[in-house]
Amino acid sequence: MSALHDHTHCIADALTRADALCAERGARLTALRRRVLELVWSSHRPRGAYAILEDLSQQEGKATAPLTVYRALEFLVEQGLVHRIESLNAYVGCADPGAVHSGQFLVCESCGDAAEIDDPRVGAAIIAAAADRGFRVQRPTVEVRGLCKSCQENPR
Amino acid sequence: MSALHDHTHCIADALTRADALCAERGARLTALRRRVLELVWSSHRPRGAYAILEDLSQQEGKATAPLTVYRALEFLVEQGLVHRIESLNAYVGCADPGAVHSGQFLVCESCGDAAEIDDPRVGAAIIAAAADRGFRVQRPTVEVRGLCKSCQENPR
DNA sequence: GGTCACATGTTATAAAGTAACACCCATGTC
DNA sequence: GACATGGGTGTTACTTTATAACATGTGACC
Repeated sequence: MSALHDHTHCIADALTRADALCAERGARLTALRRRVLELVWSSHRPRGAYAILEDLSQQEGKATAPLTVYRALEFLVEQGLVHRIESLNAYVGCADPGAVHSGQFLVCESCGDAAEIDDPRVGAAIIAAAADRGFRVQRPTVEVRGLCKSCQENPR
Repeated sequence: MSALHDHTHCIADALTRADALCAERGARLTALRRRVLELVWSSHRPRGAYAILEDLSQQEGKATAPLTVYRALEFLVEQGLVHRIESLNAYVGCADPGAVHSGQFLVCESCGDAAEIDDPRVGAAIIAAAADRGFRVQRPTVEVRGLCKSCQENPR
């Protein structure tokens, strides 16, 4: 994800989709949770809970407790609006909430962007590999480190 | 991995392989590192650094510093003798060090065992999915949560 | 036997995440 | 309107996980 796109649009879209999804589900996207979602979406780079906490504190003009952020993140993850990148202890907005996602990410070592993909071949391969061993898949995690296209083309 | 196997054998094997590999590479598997490797292998469940630290302190009869364990683990991971399970912040012995591993794990939610697999379909699917997006893979991480065969057969 | 590189020890601190409990506030009910 | 109810938020304290900076030991090689 290069810096060449209109990111305010990404944020606005994400919030709109979140509003719609939560309304549809009767889930309460409160002001706080909405603001946290917005902060998660402030880039396509996964952001740590404490980074979000800092932003939030600044917005509020007073210190916020870590739990406040963690609780909001927990809600957002449950609703599928945000994913947690395990290998980074960080959170990133979901580009397609509502759809079933198996959680596959291409994380660029250079720019830090995490692109979410949902490649059926990867999902199928994991299920097949697990099935061969009698393992029942509940939640696959795929986090691939490497170099994204634009960082390969424009090395720093 | 049920409890029905001779685990002392797993440990002994792991240590033997580690000795051989390190000798071959000129890497220094010191007494400390060897002991940490042994503690990682004390089960097939990924273990946290602080759990290992506790065991080590007990063995030594005196408190050991976290860094001691982290440094040993870092060495073991570099040598491919141990893998880190990102989604658990924990470490598990590698069943086949020396071989190229892409790091694929089936982690059972019930018994906690982490079975390492190296399924070519999964590896290939990831590379293909990445290639389609112009992404160059450096280090894939696959950690699948679910239920292992024996826990499906003998639910708790 | 000196020295160089790497391993370990020590102390302190940072970063990430949670527990327990109080309070607020919107909603539905009488 | 008073009241109960339940989810959301605030507050304080704490746990778990990980690292930084610097001193000291040790083994192999010249």
